[in-house]
Amino acid sequence: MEPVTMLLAMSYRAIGDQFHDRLEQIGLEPLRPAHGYVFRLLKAKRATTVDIGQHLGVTKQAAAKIVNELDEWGYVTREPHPTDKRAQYVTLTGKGRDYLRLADNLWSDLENEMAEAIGPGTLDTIKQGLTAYLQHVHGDDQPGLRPVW
Amino acid sequence: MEPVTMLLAMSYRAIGDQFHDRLEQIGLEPLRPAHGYVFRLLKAKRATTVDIGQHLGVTKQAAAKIVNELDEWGYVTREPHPTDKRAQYVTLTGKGRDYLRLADNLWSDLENEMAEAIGPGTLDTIKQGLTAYLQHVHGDDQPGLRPVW
DNA sequence: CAAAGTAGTCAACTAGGTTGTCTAACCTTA
DNA sequence: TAAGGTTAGACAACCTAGTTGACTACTTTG
Repeated sequence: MEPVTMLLAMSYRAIGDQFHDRLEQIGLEPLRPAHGYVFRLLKAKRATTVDIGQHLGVTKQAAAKIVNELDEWGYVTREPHPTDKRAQYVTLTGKGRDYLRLADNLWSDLENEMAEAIGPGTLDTIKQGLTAYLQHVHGDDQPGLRPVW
Repeated sequence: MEPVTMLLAMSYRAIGDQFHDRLEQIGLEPLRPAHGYVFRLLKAKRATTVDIGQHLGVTKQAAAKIVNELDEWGYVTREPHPTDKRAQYVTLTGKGRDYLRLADNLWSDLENEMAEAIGPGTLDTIKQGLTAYLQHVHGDDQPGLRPVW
């Protein structure tokens, strides 16, 4: 049996590849994973560019490039931070929210198919197990999302 | 609960970060993940540069660069292919096998710690579940190992 | 209120891939 | 057995997505 690390890498790749293929099929602009993960963060909480970099696991400069792209393409805008004049909140536009909704549907389709393929109970155990592992390793300040290759 | 994709990405990163840290602690040259994954492949079977590229999920040119590095650093050598004069088998040197042995120990330490943290049964379910999922998605020709970011 | 720290921007650079092209060898198949 | 298509590997040019470092404006802390 493969070591768990390999299985994690291959599974992440496998599900990501499917996501990417289906995005193309339905004719949606194929943003990169990082872009989508930014959307998910912005849906969950208000965040600045620095916050985004931390969440992704890249430098703030790299995060700034991503945010610039999303801004140019009309998915996000920047708003002044209410108390800190240096900072700006990055927020989703309508276009951004639309994209996120479609992408979320796609993710949940894929997750449902996974549940069907390996059994809902098994999927549940996987999710709970990995969640527990992350909690065990990093406590409450989680590592970046970006896989280090 | 986070979507399973996020959990896969974060878990892969978390375990990989730990591996990297410990490699440094014990003073081993911190090769990149790709290098280690090449070692593992070469241990399992004879492989050419093209095979390696396929296994990693990168082009043969990218694989050739990695093999060149490993060769310069003394971890692998090339041997003529017995029947195909174009091709060369890439094989581990003693130094390569030594490195692999240490790295494998480290991986199994980490996997044991994971088992301890979340329970051996849970880990087992995770591994079997992911294996089944990969089989379901890709059948016998597995996707590349490299996470697409 | 001075010193240290932080958000964001700009610029230069690098790592690690990509595509495209070529040669020599291999594999049909007619 | 010769012809046409395919494949392994090498070389080169290029590109993408990150990095480090430096700087300004603002904020927090002792």
